[in-house]
Amino acid sequence: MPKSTQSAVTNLVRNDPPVIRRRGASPEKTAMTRQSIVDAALAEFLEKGFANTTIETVAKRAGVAKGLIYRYFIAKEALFSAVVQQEIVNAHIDTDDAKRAPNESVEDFLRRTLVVSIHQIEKKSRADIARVVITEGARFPAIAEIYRRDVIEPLLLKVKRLAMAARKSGELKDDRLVKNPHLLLAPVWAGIVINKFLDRAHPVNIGELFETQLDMIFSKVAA
Amino acid sequence: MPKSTQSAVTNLVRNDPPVIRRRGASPEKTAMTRQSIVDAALAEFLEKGFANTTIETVAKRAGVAKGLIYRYFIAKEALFSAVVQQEIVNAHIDTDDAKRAPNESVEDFLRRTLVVSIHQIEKKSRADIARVVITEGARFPAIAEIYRRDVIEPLLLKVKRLAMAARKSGELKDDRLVKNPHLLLAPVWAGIVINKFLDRAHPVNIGELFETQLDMIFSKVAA
DNA sequence: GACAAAAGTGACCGCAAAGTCATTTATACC
DNA sequence: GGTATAAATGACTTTGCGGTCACTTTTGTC
Repeated sequence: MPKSTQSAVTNLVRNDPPVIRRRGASPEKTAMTRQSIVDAALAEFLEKGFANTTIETVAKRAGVAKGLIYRYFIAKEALFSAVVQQEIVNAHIDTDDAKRAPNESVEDFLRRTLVVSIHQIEKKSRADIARVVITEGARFPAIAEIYRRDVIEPLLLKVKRLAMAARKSGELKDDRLVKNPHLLLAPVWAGIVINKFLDRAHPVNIGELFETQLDMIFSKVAA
Repeated sequence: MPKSTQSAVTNLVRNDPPVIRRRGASPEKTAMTRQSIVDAALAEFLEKGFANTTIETVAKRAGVAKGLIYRYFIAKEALFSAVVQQEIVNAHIDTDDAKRAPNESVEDFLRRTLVVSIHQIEKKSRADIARVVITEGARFPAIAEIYRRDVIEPLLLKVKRLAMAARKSGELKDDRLVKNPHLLLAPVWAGIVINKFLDRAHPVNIGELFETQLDMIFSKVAA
């Protein structure tokens, strides 16, 4: 009997299906298993950080055996990497790339888009991902780099462009934000640090902080 | 021969020195050894974080044997705790508690004191201590708590008081800073996050960021 | 039902590092 | 110099966990 995988001479005439026959597997189920591992790992990493998460626990949580995880990820680090990347991509998807309306001021545009998404930062574990990246970033420069490239850099660019537009139109009266686009986001980072690391018992309202910063930058007189 | 430690009957007449006699030890040298262990541990923890630092390496760096460390600290965590506490106390010592001169404006006072010390934040490894507290804070709530109590809380209180004074004197025209004293420090936390975790290749100038924030808060018109 | 191939299992291995302890060395007092 | 006590040592024990692998189960095809 010929081995079926290699086209044997006797079989040459028959039209072998061009697709590779797969036995003992269905791509959908494989994908689901993989996903359940990633989900379990995400939860564990969020709870305990990289060093304190064990593969065994992840496996238990995902309802699979330890060994299986190594069929999907060559090492613990690869699993971590996959988890973080997925979350960054997820965060990316729902980032507004709304366009500014023809007559809309930069300030109004920011209030309509950024303010809204920053008010939601603490739901959807967006802040928690930032927390993990911060916590493990020193140990995994590659992950910090991905985060920087896919989250921070685009945000900064957006802010800078808007700042320049506002400067040109006279909406902003100085170059502060153009020079230091970080200034707008500063309350967000500060809020994450305070709420996630330093003072969980007395969380600050990141959205409110951010709005106040916006007021100041656009020289709004406060109530 | 009576045991010298317990007062034996035969010795009752002799004036036993009231101080406990210590043999084979000099308190000074013991203190020095302890300090050299803490110093070595500080360096190691700063370089590699808690999980990646080994007691053996600390011992080598301190020039002592591994076992000795356990005579001074019951466990690795105790050592870590001691290190961080010492540094927080050190940071505390050189925190200016300068008084505001009779006719000095709040803004001038802040520029004379806080701005100066924040410009120095990256020297003297002040930012690195913050980094370690942030990195390990999730795993060691006690340390985050100490940091909060001894560093953040006093700073916030100072800012709040000054904001209220400035509000009263008319130097500030709104309650923003009184309500959100975090706003003043936000660029500092943001700067630490950016420089130490997320974008080491493109560090922001924390001092400059902070000064710009001060300008905005006091409604300075920029150059 | 027979088969092949992939999915899935969990006992096991190896190693690194925390923590121990019997022993040796240093020091202060007589 | 003798001795009691504390400091210091480092070989050893213990432990936890990442990673492996020989084996079993499931699944799709003929």
